[in-house]
Amino acid sequence: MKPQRTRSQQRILNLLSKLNRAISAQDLYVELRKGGKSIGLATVYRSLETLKLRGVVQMRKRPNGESLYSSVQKDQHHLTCLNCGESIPINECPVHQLETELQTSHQFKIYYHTLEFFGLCDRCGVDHTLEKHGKANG
Amino acid sequence: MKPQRTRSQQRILNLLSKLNRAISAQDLYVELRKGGKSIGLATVYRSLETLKLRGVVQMRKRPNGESLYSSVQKDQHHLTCLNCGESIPINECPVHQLETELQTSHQFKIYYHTLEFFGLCDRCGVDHTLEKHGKANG
DNA sequence: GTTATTGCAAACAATTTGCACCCAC
DNA sequence: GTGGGTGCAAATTGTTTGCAATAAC
Repeated sequence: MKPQRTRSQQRILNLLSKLNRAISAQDLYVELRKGGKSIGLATVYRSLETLKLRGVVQMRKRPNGESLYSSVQKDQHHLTCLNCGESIPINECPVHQLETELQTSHQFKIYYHTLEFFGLCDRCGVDHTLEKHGKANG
Repeated sequence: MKPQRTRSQQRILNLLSKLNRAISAQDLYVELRKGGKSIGLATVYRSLETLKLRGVVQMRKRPNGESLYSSVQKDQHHLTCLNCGESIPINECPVHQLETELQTSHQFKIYYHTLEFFGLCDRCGVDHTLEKHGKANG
C-alpha cells in the first residue's frame, strides 16, 4: 500500500477543496495549467482515478457523459433537466440511515452516494417543442 | 406535439419491457438486429432520446461512461463497486416524500430519480492491491 | 405528395493507453 | 541507481450528426 499522495494528486486535491464544487477533469486540467502548473491531462485522469478508489474524491456523470469530480463531503444532490441540462443543487438527503444499513447487510464499504432527480425544468416543462434553449453547463 | 410513437420507438419499448432490466444502447441495437429487425444504431439513440424526454424511459450512467436504459421503474437503485464495476440492485428507497416536495418547490416535473451508492464491494474491499478482478458488466 | 423517420458512415468528445523521460527516494 | 509518476500523442469508445433514401399519413 502507498497511502501517500503524489505531487499531482496533491495539487488536484488542493484545487478541489479550494473550489468546493464539482468540476470536470478537462476544466481541472485547464485550471491547473492556468495556475502555472505543468501537468498533463492523462495525469489528471490517472490521479482522479486513484483518489476515487481511495474514497477521497467522488464522481458524478452529467447526462452528456462528462464526469464531474469533487472532494467527498456533502449531501449535495441535484435536480437535473433532461432537456436543457440545467442542474439545480438541493440540500435535503434522506438516505443516511439506509446507507448505514447497506454497509452492514451487503459487506460493502460505501464511500459516497449520488441522488439525482431527472425531469423537465420550469422552462422546458411548458415548452412543448422541447427545443434546447439552455446550455448544458450548469 | 406528436405523442404517438414511431416504429422504432415502439420496437425499443417492446424490447425494454420484455427485458425488464437496464440495457445499453449498443446492446439494445444488437438485440434488435438479432431479432431480425433492420434498425440503425443512430435510430436507437435517437429513439431513446425522445422516449427519455417524454418520461417513458430512464437512463443511468455506469462509471465507465456507458448509458443504461430501461422503462421507468420505481425504486430500483444500486450499490456499485468503484473498482470492479459490479452493480448490486437494492429495493429500498427513502426519497418519495422528498420527490413530491421538490416537484412543488422547484416547479420541476420529475420523471424519475437515481440513487446510487459507490464504494468497494466485499471482494475489492479486502483486496488491497485493487486490481480489477471482475468485469464491468453487471 | 409532403414531411418525418431511418440507416449508414463520418465526425465528435471524453477518456484511456503506450512509451520515453524525469523525479523522489 | 531504481521504480513509480508524468507528459505527450495516438488510440479507443460511446454517442451524435449530415444526408440521401424511405415510410407514414
